[in-house]
Amino acid sequence: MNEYDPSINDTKQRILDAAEYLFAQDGYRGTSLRAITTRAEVNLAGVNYHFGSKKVLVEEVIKRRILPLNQIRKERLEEVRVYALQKNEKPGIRAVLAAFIEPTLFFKEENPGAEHFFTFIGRSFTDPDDTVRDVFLSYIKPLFKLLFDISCEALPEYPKDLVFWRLHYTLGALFHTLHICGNIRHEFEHMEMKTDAQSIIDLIIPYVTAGMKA
Amino acid sequence: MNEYDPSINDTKQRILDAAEYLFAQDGYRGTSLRAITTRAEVNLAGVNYHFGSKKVLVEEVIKRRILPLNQIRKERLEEVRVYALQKNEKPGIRAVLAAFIEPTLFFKEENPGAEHFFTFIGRSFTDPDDTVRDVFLSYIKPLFKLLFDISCEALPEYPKDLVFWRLHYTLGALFHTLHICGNIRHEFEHMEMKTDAQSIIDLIIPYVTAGMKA
DNA sequence: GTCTATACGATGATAGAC
DNA sequence: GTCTATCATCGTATAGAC
Repeated sequence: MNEYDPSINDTKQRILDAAEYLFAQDGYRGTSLRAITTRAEVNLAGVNYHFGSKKVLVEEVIKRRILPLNQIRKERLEEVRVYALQKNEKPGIRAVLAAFIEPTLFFKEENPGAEHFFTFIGRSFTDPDDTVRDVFLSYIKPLFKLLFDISCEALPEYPKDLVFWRLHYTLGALFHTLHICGNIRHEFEHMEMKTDAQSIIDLIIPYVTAGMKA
Repeated sequence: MNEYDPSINDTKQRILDAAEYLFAQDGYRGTSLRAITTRAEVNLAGVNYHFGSKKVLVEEVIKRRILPLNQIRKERLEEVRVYALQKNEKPGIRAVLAAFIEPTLFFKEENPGAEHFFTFIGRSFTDPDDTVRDVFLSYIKPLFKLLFDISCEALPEYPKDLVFWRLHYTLGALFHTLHICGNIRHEFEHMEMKTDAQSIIDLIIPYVTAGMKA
């Protein structure tokens, strides 16, 4: 059940790619099935044939990226926990944050087309249509719960709701960064700045680590 | 030229209020002039008569909130700079950040209807239609430049592009917070958390201050 | 000056014939 | 699976009533 498997119907692939791009570009409501099928060069009815509805299509667009990404982040987070247990220490909050942030940024860099996906989920939080956010949240919630639990283990002396809020600030900083990197043209153009994954990681990790420990 | 002046045409006010609410609810593209005029209980042609076009309308919606808010933030930021000069010290980064963040959150709390405005501009960064973001950025850019300059004065030993990025993380955390406070239902419901301006200020200022100084 | 009723051309959704 | 006729709705424009 890997959507990247070439044995899978090529029409489905092309629809998924076109939908991901257009959802990122024009939003969920703003993207018509016409636009998707035109870009994918398939018939208008193809979406309904292969996916059943626009809603199922958007779920599949999200699933094929978020499932493998969440798997990596989950493994990295569990590793931090196990490693700390072995050394009989509590997890380091920097390592916890890195376990979440690094795979996210590398995933964007390594997977062709994934930048559209990140634009899309960045938009999902503010999308007028709840559909996208609800689907995305249903997949991100268990992982956020894990991140939250390990963060509390890393910072046992902090009240849990403080950790909760600070994790939200961290995610806010991360999402904002993921989004503006594609739109940096709107900022002060005279500043030259690297936008590769490693550079952003090196910049954001110290910031959010200090914030969490404040 | 104050849009709140009761002497100003009441129809314009009602259109602005309805537009602000609906733009926040359904986005720029997703809101038709018909929906606006219906909610405002004015004739469809009223928008074109009073504003000329949908684009001018959205500009006015943004201007009537952002101009007074920016004025307050500008004064607060200048105060920090003057106060530091008087004491022959550099500005404190915590005071700089507070000068930007506090008026923002209090503005939301004190002005009826402003919560819709914040939802709207929160959306503007990810809106598929560039119109809203371009208008908003044109008004926020000079203030961000001021915030950036004073932050550099507060942290003279840091490279400017580091300050630049960290300010973006800070704004990301702030915007994310401004937005999710209205949608907290989607989070872990068992956590009780205060969403009044002062509580959020007390939570976010230490986080972003530590991050900036990291 | 302000507001209303109505119309226009464009775009996109929908459903049924093929 | 494909094509097309039809219908709804959009932003905008205009003529005329108060």
